[in-house]
Amino acid sequence: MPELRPTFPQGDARNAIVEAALAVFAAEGFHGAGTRQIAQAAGVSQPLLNHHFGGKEALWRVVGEQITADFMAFMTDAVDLALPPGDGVTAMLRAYLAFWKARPLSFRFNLWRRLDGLQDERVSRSEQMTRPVVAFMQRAQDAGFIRNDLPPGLAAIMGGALVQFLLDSQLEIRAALAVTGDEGLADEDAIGHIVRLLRAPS
Amino acid sequence: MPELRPTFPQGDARNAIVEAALAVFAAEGFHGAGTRQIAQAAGVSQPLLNHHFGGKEALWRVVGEQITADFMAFMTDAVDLALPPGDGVTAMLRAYLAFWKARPLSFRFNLWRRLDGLQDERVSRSEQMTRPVVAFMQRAQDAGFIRNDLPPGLAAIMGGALVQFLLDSQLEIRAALAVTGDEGLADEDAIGHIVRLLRAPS
DNA sequence: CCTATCGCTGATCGATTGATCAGTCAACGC
DNA sequence: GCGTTGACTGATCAATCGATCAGCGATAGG
Repeated sequence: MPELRPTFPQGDARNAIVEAALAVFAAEGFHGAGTRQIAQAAGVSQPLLNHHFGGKEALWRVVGEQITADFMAFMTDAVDLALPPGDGVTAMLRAYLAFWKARPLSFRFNLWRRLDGLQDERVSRSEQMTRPVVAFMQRAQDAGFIRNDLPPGLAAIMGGALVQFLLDSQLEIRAALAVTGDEGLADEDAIGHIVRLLRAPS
Repeated sequence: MPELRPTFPQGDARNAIVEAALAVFAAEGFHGAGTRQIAQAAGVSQPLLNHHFGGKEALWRVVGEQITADFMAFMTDAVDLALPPGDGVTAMLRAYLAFWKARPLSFRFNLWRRLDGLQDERVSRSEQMTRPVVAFMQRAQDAGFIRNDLPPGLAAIMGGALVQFLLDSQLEIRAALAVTGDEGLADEDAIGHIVRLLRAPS
């Protein structure tokens, strides 16, 4: 009877390592982060990483999978398919924005994963994260909520692009495109404008 | 009389190194790329990198500065301030898209630079690259070309975001958001839709 | 023909990497 | 009390990193 995880002692050191690994990986990327650095941030010794996770690669994978799982659970709860298309899109975009704004480290880790990720996960994981947004926009367009002078799929991409860009400008690099003014745009306002732009004329 | 560059022999080996460095850096990032790997790709020995550029960091900087210079020159030529705002925005977005589509390695290197770049260039360089687009959109909005129900600056961000996302989906990760169909959207069509979306009602 | 110069390379440096090993210590069953 | 188990650490491993050094070979000036 094979057991997927070796022993899993349920110690809090494990969680501390994952937490520290998220912080260091988010700041430095996979190749830039060192196992000693992660261990120090977690307050443990370096061999403990290998003892619990089996290696640096495996630790990276655990961090990434936890982010993916959290995101999927959050979006599943937030998305209400019973809402009318208009409110549904707005709620979904809001949830997407709120999730990542509350987890800047996870957001940056995900940016790394698009470039620096291990070979076999570069596409699948990153793709999986944005797919709910795009799929939901697609659904709204199919329901006739999106203006009909846009080719199928473009509105979905636009919605994802705009929200993603809001995140980029607010989380990743401070003032990367600080042309919107000093304090930037409130999320609610920005999402409202995005939805109105893509909405079919009433 | 100080000379900025040590000797600068104007050999073609130098260009070969820069070219190989762009390819390897684009694929692996700064920390992921090795000087021996770059040297092998350029067909030279590894100490030659240090001889010509003084180190890995300096080589990274040279590659980045060349991309920035090429981009600035290209956009300066492509942007015609005499055009009416509508044609001007379209032409500018087209030029931006064409530049990066013709240089996928430079595009990916620039993605790296946002995360993996050396500390002092992380903001400035990346900011410098998108600023022309945003600034030009801003100008078009000031001229009354952009619909007036958008807060100042948001249209500029939207234009930049949408074009950037077109690039992402086409260059960086194949089929990252392949929801637009099999062959994707033609650039001219996509840009036309974006401009029409943001344009003031006639 | 000699030599100084310059582009360039093989060999090697110390430092740091991720991973491993032997061994300590506390907790627990008997 | 005793032995076993397992989380955990200091010390150390081979491998690789970027950088350096001495020297090769071709070329140009005298």
